[in-house]
Amino acid sequence: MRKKQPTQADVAKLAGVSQSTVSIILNPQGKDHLLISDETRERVQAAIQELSYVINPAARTLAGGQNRLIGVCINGSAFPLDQHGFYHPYLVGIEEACIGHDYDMLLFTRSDGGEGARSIYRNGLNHLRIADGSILLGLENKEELARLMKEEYPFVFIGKREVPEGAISYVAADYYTGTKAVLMKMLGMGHRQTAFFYRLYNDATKDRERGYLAALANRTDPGLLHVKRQLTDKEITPAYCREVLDAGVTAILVEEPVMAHAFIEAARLIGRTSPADFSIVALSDNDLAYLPPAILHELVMLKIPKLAMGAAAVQILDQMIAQRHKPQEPVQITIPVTFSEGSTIGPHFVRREI
Amino acid sequence: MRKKQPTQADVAKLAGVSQSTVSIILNPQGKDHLLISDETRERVQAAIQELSYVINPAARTLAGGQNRLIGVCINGSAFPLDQHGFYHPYLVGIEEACIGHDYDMLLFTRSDGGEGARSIYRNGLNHLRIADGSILLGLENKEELARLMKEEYPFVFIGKREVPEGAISYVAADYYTGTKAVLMKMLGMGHRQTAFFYRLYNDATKDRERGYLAALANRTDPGLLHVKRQLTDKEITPAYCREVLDAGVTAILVEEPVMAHAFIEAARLIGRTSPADFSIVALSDNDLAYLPPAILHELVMLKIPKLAMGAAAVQILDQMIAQRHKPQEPVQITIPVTFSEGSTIGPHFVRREI
DNA sequence: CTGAAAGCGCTTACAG
DNA sequence: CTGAAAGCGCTTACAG
Repeated sequence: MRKKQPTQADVAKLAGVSQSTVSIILNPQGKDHLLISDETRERVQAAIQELSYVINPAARTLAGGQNRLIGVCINGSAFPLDQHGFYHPYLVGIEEACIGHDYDMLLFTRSDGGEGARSIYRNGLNHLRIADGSILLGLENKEELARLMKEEYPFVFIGKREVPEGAISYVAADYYTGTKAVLMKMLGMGHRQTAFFYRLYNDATKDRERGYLAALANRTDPGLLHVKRQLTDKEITPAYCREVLDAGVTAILVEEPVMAHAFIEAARLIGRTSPADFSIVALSDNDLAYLPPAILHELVMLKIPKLAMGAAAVQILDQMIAQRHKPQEPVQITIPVTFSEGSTIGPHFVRREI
Repeated sequence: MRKKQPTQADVAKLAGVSQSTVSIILNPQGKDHLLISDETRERVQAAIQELSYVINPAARTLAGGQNRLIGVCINGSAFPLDQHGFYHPYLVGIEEACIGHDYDMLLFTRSDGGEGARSIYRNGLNHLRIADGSILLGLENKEELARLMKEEYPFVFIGKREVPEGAISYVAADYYTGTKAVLMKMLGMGHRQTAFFYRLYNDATKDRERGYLAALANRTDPGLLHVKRQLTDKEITPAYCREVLDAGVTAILVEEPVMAHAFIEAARLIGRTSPADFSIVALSDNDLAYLPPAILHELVMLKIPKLAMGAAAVQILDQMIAQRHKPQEPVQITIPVTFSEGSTIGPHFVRREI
């Protein structure tokens, strides 16, 4: 049987003061704190020592209204067995920022509906509310997001998400500027025929596509060719590769490093290499664990600032929580991206037909 | 303006019942639960949906209920940057078991006192109590453990911990049996002169040492030599290696794989190899990321069942939480270990002096 | 400077 | 079957 813990009332009795005096002494930020005499303070501290009193966090939370809990809802496992967690870098940033802002981190494992796919409204019940605010990673269910929004629960999405019902707060990587910049650079190197291959057409793809198109917008050269299409990994065959290259494409942008890897391998089989025959760049740095080290060093990749994104999400949430009694506008942040050094991009020299 | 969160009172009003009826419905384990009519239950559930009500964990805790929250307090980062987290495999097991037992997982990031070292009683406040029970990993501060114990807060330590104040619940790897078994095997292979090198003398070392001594206990052969000492990584030099081997030691047990690696390297420099000249085994599989792949495959290592240990901790805690109103005995579990296949152990043939 | 009191949102006897 | 009420241990106006 668990004994009852000493309470502020016990401390107060021992020190010969009222319970509220104990509370005031224990909350130095309160405005009454300065008014307590040193002599009283010492008597109370002594009583606290004497009883080894510790404050009851649940009671404090209940009386004060906050949990100092930030929820994290991932569409998958936070601790995957293979350690190459897609979400890991975000979580690193989140954990660090939680420490910095004095929050505990609540992983919503209960929202697991099996197969690792997670849902906010399991049992039709938003139990995110247990946390003062939550960070959402990779949830695809836009209906749930819309519903969360309507409930005015403070949450921040990591990655861009647009729902028809209105603006939600998010922290995204600036794929638009990144993609535009790298393509501009390639155009500046003499490339004229370009291709953009994506895997799934999602909100991030949309931004990359906008960047891609923006870089091309001012080009009026005749004879330009711009391929843009969805491509599954299996479709990246030597034959398709030959088709693309023979059509004259020399600058290739793919969304994922593994796509770039597949492309480079396929090209090698038909005797084409990068950057001699074509330049290629990956517009993310996901799933690097699946690439051979050689490719890892060669490939030019867009580096997603995952740590910074995680940390920014906590910061935004912290502000939302602090101002939770005032009207709130959604906060949407895009963080600049950089590119890794690599050798898969080079100048294009027009071959002269003889 | 964010609205106040809906409470049971709001739900009750909407459903036209009393607040306590809502509470009873929300706590199916209570004895009154069966007495509520289906019709009432449905009306209340509908109201809950309608308002997106979710229970306030602080209030529930304060009033004596449960949160379905399992706390995890690690002495370090749960999401370290390099992804080779020492704690990662435990966390995998904990997360899985939390899903299985329907708990959310609360990472106590607030207990970080800087430098990643974490403390339960930061500000003299045990805020673990917001969780129904907690799992502790790697905390070295035995005073804090003793204090936690006195408070009768349900917690389980991962790894063996003994404090003078009494028994605490833990889940440990069975180093004793593992060490004893592997040494028995080596003795069976003809080894007579053995050495046991450890790094820090902690509770796990103590168990390994007991296993080591137990295996030797029945040996009465004359001329036995048993070295046992603490060894820092830097002390593992070719010179020391020569000293040990020339003294006649042929069976070496080291606590950490990196120690084994250092030993093998040092031995190679003086022309001795394993298993021809000596047999060596590591009594853990920690920090494998720092070993070259070749060693990884050769070295015989004790495999710590980290996933199983994490999962077992959750299970124990779940039972402690369920029985929290009854007197509790500490639960101490040791989980059997296995050894990896490897080639660093072999038979010893006595060399005949000519 | 200090205390009495309301209230945070629940659970759980207790009474009907 | 359901409700009124006490109480969990705090914080925070409010009153002296």
